[in-house]
Amino acid sequence: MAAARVYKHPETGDIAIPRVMFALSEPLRLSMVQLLSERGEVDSVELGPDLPRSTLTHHTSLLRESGVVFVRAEGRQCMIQLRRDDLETRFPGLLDTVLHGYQESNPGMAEA
Amino acid sequence: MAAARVYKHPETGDIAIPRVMFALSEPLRLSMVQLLSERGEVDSVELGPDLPRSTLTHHTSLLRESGVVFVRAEGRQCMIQLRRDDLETRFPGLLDTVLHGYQESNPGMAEA
DNA sequence: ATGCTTGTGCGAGAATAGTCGAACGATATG
DNA sequence: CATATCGTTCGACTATTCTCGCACAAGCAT
Repeated sequence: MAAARVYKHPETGDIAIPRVMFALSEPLRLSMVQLLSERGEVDSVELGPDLPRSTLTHHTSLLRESGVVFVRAEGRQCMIQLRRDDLETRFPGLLDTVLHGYQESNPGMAEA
Repeated sequence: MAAARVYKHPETGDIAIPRVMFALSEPLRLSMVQLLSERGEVDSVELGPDLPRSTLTHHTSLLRESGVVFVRAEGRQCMIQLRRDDLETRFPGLLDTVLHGYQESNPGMAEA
């Protein structure tokens, strides 16, 4: 058995504001986060069905390295989820405020 | 009387999350905002006494254009203040959360 | 094992952002 | 008016980020 894909994540205490802010400063990533917030854990592809895979990996990696999302391998796909609790612990209210504020200007963006 | 320097600011309703997030993703600008939060209105130079003026203008302009600060000419200097109320109206709690979270990792940074 | 699918790493190119010196316009002071 | 001081603009350079094609490795099915 070979070691499956393993992803490095920052410790909760190491999640830094500037990194998080930067991660959430891109509309594309912001949309991803918003979708994650609505759906819970999703297949990475759902975050950008039309994007080239290498571009998708780029953004999911950035979100992961900044501490915003948790990534795990599931077979050959990878599943992504928000680190809600960790973010809430570290920066209470931040995520909700940002998502609420963004949603306001992007109504009806990721509807089921 | 020539028209004094006039600065363009986005309307409160036009302040957008991605821009704000980006503005606050730079440690330097974050520090400026933190200092503004403590001091109220300050001379622009106080935001970066050691920086080249053109660099200072660059960052204050970015903060202004993103809707984070309000700038007004005062003689030949310029005075900067946080758009606290506007930001609170638009994204309630955001500023406090961010500053609190940043302060935590940068204790004792702009002490009087 | 062969073939298919999926994510990742690498590299190149384009776009964006940061830094800073120099020249300029505007304002205050002598 | 002459001069000094301030902020702005411009241009150049560097650094970072974004995008994406391509090759590769890992997982699943036949």
